[in-house]
Amino acid sequence: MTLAEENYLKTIFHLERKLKSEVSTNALAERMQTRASSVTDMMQKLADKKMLVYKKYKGVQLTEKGKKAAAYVVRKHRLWEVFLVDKLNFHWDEVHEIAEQMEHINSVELIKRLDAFLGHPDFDPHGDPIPDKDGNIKKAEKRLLSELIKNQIGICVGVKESSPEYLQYLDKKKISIGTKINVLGKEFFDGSMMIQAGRDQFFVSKQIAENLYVQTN
Amino acid sequence: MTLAEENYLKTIFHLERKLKSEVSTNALAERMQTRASSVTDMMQKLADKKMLVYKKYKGVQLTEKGKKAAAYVVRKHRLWEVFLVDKLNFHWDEVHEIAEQMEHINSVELIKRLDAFLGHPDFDPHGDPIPDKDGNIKKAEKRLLSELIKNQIGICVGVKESSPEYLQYLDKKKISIGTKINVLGKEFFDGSMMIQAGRDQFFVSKQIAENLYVQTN
DNA sequence: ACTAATGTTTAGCTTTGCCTAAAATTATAA
DNA sequence: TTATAATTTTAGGCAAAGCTAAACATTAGT
Repeated sequence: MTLAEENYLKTIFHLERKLKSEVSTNALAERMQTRASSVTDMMQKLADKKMLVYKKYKGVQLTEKGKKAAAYVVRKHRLWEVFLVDKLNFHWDEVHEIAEQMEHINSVELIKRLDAFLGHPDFDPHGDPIPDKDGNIKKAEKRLLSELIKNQIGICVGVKESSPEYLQYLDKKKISIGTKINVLGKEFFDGSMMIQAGRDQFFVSKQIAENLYVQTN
Repeated sequence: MTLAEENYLKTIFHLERKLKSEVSTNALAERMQTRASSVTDMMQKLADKKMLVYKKYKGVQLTEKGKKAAAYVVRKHRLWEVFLVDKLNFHWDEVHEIAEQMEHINSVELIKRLDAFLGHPDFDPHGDPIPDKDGNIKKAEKRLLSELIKNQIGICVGVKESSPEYLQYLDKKKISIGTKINVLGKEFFDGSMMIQAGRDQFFVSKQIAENLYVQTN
């Protein structure tokens, strides 16, 4: 498995879950910042390797083999993210690019030990689930703050969109990964909420609430 | 800097220190498990990038720029080895291949934090010095094998007395300049040691150990 | 249903890093 | 010193993974 192949598989894996259908050439090209023709080339190659089913003009679908390979790349990526945040004290929004490189390191024993070293985590610092060695994914328990109802409690596990402005806002309100958020009240007509975040109580607009992932339980 | 370029620089760096002269095309080809013609190609490319000075038929020599780049790759390699042994409990002879991959991960901040996480180590698990961020390497001092304690590692750099019998003994045990020696155990009352020299493990008397210089660190 | 717009594939080219075979240079040895 | 051996370079190719331009399929609009 080359680096490029791993990246394609990973991206198809993500797109399949998002779109819940075959993945089109253009969708892939956009996500991978490449051209449709390059995608076609790679699809043919991955189809030859039985990683996916490719039908001309009809998009692709991962086989079991492909799914497993892709999930393993995702597993490695997310474990490294946990390492970077928990052990090297990176902030959770700085780790993606580095993990993007580390996910391609090839050693089963390394990942086994890393997993143990980190205490067999189930979720990465963004709240996304870490697939197990066999590619099974625990159902994500994260949802948007805006989905919560009065008196529900969530723990902040990530953001949906991370503009500097938004992150700065969260910073000012002292909301970060792990912050407990309690929904004190909710306005139906505009979706705004009164919340308690840590020690402080304040209002957040729908827009704010729609971009914050929390883990309920 | 591509992966291949980094590997060439690193290898030239090591060979320059070993041979104390320019590095020949064939020497490089052998070390890199490739063909002389491939080496020539890459030498021309690295010369264009001012990483080394290349004169046809005369071998190559790293420039300051090339030396610095190479030392940084070595730094990363050795820091990861420390990580693998100290944190993930790998044995020191299992880590090379993995570190060979990890050394190419590209993030200054990552290495800064890794270094701190490991307690700013000066030497890797094999006893080799870790270059600092500017490419400087701590000079290692030689001492007698008999001065080492359990689990210390030394590289054979010479003998104190060189009787034919002694040299023959070393020869039989396949100990020569550059042989890595790991002290597995030491008897207090007679100063004898159980050592690993290269692949073999055996006992050496105090007398033997008192006549062999090793470089620790 | 047919044409236009959109999406996808094919053909052919580029770069990187490797290869083999042949030519050129340097080293060695009689 | 000169021939032979060894080393190094050059020339010409190959596979991976990308690209552009052109051809081909599908979808959508009227």
